[in-house]
Amino acid sequence: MSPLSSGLLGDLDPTSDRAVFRQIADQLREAIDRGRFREGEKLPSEADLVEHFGVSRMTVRNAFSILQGEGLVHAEHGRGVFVRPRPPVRRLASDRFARRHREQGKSAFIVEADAAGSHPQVDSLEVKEEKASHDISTRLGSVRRVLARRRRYLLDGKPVEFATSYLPLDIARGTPIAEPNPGPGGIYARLEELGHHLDHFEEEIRARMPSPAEVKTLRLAAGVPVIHLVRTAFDTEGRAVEVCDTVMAADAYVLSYQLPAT
Amino acid sequence: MSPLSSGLLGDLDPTSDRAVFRQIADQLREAIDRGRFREGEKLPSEADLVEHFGVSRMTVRNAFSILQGEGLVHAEHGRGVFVRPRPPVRRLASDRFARRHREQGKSAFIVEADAAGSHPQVDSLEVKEEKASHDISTRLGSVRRVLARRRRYLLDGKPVEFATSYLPLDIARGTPIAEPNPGPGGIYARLEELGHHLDHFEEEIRARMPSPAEVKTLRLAAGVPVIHLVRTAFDTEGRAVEVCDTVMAADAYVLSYQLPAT
DNA sequence: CACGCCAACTCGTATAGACGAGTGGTCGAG
DNA sequence: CTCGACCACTCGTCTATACGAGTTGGCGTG
Repeated sequence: MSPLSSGLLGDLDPTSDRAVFRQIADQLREAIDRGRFREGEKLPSEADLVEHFGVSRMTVRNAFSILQGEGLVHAEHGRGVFVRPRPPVRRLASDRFARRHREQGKSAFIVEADAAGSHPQVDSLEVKEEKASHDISTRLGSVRRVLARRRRYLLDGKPVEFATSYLPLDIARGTPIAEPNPGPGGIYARLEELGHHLDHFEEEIRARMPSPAEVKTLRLAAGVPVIHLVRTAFDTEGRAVEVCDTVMAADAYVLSYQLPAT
Repeated sequence: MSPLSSGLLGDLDPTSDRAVFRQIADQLREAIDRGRFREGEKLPSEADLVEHFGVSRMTVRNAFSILQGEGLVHAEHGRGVFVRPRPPVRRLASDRFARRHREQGKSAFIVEADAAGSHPQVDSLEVKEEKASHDISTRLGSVRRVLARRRRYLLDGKPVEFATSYLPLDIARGTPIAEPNPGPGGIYARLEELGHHLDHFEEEIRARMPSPAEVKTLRLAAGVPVIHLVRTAFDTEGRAVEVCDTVMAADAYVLSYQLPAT
């Protein structure tokens, strides 16, 4: 019924070396970039494009699958293909673990999200002792077993981050850190109370495509990478007292670091 | 000719809700994860899998396209589909701009790569004056025109990073900074000589899928995201004196930051 | 008016076939 | 032995068709 008003999209170049489905993807991409289709707006249906370009449906679908892989569009079964809206991003500043942010009763995530006017949630909380993976064991200095604290963070119902903290048992066992709710200021406040004065953190950042499990827990759209952040906390004696492994939906975050020019 | 030795892959579950091409992708993914196919090793050909599973070729190709999107495999025309080898990663430490690393004659990238035993290259060097984009102008404090220094970095022939430095004209024009080779210690050393003593840097990190142009310049495989890093350098008077916009192949980098626990 | 059903439209999955093009090995001519 | 032609195998592109399943809106019935 929507015969695809001419003008929005051009014609194919039969003399071009470029594959037809790539040419179609190029045209759609350009139209999106130029704002001819706005965020959240519905693109022409597969049938429309089949008719407009005079190609078979698989060719159109190939074009769409390119754009999906680029994270530009997403398809909804029974509804159409839409320009993917960019979710509001959460900025993580490098001073987010400064002591002055640790004085309040609520967790940093909740406080910060409330301030930004979003509705924060934390779920899949799980606290248990388990065998340390090789990587975690290495980072914590050859411990065999660890306390693992897992949780998922959501903003306005959308999962944005899944994190696991690992702590050596000799530090965490029998302390509030092993409780589901470790109390005001979080586990870093508890660590300091227990005499492990924090000296510095080390963060390692990678980006990659998500595993199927990560797609599921973070409800990721096609074409959205994850940021994998591994933070190690060191006390004043140089001992690694915690490793926090975080997987974030890359479209929801900007990380920000302040570096001295020394 | 290679009838796909049984045992490597199982059968489909016709009763499952999961689409056939997803089941095939799942089996291949698991076989790769378990090390049944090693890095760089060739997977069964499309024809092999068509025969093994008794499905049509498009179904097999759909399965492969999932794995490509995950960055697990890559196809080579005329050769086969291979498990994607993980390239050696370059670690970027947060002290990489410390003054003590600035004393040598060669650029930091070259020095560091040589030390790691790789063969570094820098190309597409371009230095010119241009109009500042809105974003760059904002970051540099409302300048209209800027000096832009573009270059691409390669390791062992593989492009890994594409970077552009932007500097206000009143700082850079007519100085060694506007020369293709700014001399020992790079532009940061020159800035300090010109009286702009560096105080700190601010880095913003995002991850996303690459644009087609980025795929081309970085020769990215399917399923490889980019890390987008924007660094702003501030002098001791609080003025932003440089913005460096960097796009990195995410499979080639680990960023590492050291944060004080303050 | 309210509700449910249905039809039309959407994307998802799968089949079967065709031709093109890049790669690598074999084999025969020189 | 060397080189080129050829062929088998590989993935790339494209067509045509079919049916399934989620969504939406309208229409008819109660």
